[in-house]
Amino acid sequence: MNNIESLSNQHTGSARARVIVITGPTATGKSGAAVRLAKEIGGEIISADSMQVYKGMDIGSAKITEEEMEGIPHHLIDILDPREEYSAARFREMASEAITEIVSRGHIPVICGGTGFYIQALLYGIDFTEEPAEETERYRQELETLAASAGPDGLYAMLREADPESAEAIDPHNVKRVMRALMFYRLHGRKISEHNRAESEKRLHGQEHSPYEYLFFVLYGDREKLYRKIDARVDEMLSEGLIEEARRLYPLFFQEGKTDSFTAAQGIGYKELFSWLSGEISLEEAVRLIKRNTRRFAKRQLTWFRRERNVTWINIDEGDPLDEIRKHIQIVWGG
RNA sequence: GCCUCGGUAGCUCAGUUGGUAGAGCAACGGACUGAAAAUCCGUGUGUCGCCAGUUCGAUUCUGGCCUGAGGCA
Repeated sequence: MNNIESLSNQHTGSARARVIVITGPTATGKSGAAVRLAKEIGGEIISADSMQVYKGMDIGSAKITEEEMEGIPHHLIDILDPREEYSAARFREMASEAITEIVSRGHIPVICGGTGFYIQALLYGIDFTEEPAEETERYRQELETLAASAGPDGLYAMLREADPESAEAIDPHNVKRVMRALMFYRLHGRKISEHNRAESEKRLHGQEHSPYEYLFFVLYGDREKLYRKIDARVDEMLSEGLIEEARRLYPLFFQEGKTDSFTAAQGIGYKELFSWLSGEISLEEAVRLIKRNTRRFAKRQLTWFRRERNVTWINIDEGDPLDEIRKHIQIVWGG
């Protein structure tokens, strides 16, 4: 396994880069496993995480520390101002650039993080045709004022008019989806239902239509144990200064009255403390909600990964996950 | 030892003048394709403490037992 040259296929003439994905619900030890693996195989880590990209959101996002990185380069961590936008499209763009660079160094990209949508966007090469920033923003504001005046029902009625097929697929209460469908129709002159059908096809084809040759690992463990770990970790975050961190971030998001329109302001551990800081709930309630929301998040992550094909599930309760990962790499890629 | 009140979902409890049960919280399942740690949809998951009696039928009535809290001695 220490024969790095044999793992990286840059000299074999294969068109596709080899990447390793390590994911799983929160608190399963992804980061640590990824670092150890990277050390063994000459890897560099790309974070697939919608919150850890943001600067100043360290404790609450469970960001890996400099020390824990053990000298392994980490990409897409700690690079954005919390008021900046991040999205699956942006992740895909930046991550594929990083992959190219890493491969050119003869290293192996290890994608590690819990944002399933991002991983899918990258692995299956989901189409994100460019959307002009100003126009997008203008239309979004238009829709937001419309939503405020006509209400969610009004928006939904608009969608039914413009794109009945998408309307059929989206629940009327799901305002975000309804808005996105309307935006898509306006910006691309195409129905989002068609787009979605085409893109989800790609996932079903898995490996064969991917821009990458990938190995996909999902870490999981006993649910109750995981929940206990989550509770303990939240307490730990609090004692490490999560409250101070939230206090520092609070004015950044709320000063201009823009409230929670920032992606970063919706992070678990932060949004609940913001409610406390604005006097809506007690600190005790905020902590309770952080724990509950993290548990629910972990559950949703599992739902997301369950539908993936060609993934290797690794039970973290049955020993060192790295053993399994190593074995698998050996079998599939040789070495 | 005696008296009183209680034992129903994971938790806190409601309820059934006898026809096998709900509410909040928690939990579970799913969707997702440019906000995804977001957003949305769906689901009661139960020997009604145990044993026996009465009854066509008991979680509900009766008796005994177990158990928790309080009170009296």
